[in-house]
Amino acid sequence: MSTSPLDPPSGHELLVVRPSKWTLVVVVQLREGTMRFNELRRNMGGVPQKSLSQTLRELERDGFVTRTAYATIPPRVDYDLTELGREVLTLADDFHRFAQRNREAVEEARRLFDAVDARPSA
Amino acid sequence: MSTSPLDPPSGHELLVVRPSKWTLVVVVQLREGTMRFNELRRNMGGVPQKSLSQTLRELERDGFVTRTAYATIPPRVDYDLTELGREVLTLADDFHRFAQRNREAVEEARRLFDAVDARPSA
DNA sequence: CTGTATCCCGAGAGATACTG
DNA sequence: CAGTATCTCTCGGGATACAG
Repeated sequence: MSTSPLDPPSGHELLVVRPSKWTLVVVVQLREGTMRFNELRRNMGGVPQKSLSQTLRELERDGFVTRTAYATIPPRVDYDLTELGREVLTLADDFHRFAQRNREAVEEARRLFDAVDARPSA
Repeated sequence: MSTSPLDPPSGHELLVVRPSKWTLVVVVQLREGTMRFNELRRNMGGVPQKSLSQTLRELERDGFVTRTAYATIPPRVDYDLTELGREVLTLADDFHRFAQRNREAVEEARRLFDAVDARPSA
């Protein structure tokens, strides 16, 4: 494997993991600090429980998020970003900012492209 | 829609588009400048033609890539990054660099997690 | 409250064959 | 060379039901 600076991103090693639909959303949600499961869930619109717990488990497994469970009744689990997770957050922020800045430009490009290209009927 | 700085990324507006498996790979490939279809294809390992042309079309549609076709025989099509595309490239680079820096840490975290968690048999 | 276990479904990936 | 057209198949998303 070459270690040159950013040469051939064969496959998806471009990112450490292939992020799921919700991965970055979770990371951004945890910006303000500790959050509980259902708290996250509420703040993320209609995330299915399954998707959220899968996402959280992956993030925990990869060392981006900590999970702290309290053996109380009812149970309580806190999620938080690790140092590494906060680095991901800054990257996500960059993407988010870029998206916000250029949303209109992209939509305009899309309209233009579609206008020229679209040929439903002959 | 709120326009506050990076608040609730409802859904996937976090990114402008949901990138396909190959989107960022193409962008990074075009770092050095103009490239032709099969040239891209060769440099990207085993990308199916379909996936590549789909990816390229989307990138073109969204204004990240220009497509220049020459009516020669045999045909020739050049792909290149737009200004916007080069911005995406810098973002992709950041991710890539991060991935390279922390690949080992993540793999280590994964091993640790799996060692503690994995319980195939009782 | 915080999950796991199922089931279903559509989207995307990939292989293959064919066309301008 | 540069694609399009099909087909298959897997994976992830989403809904629902159940458990600790």
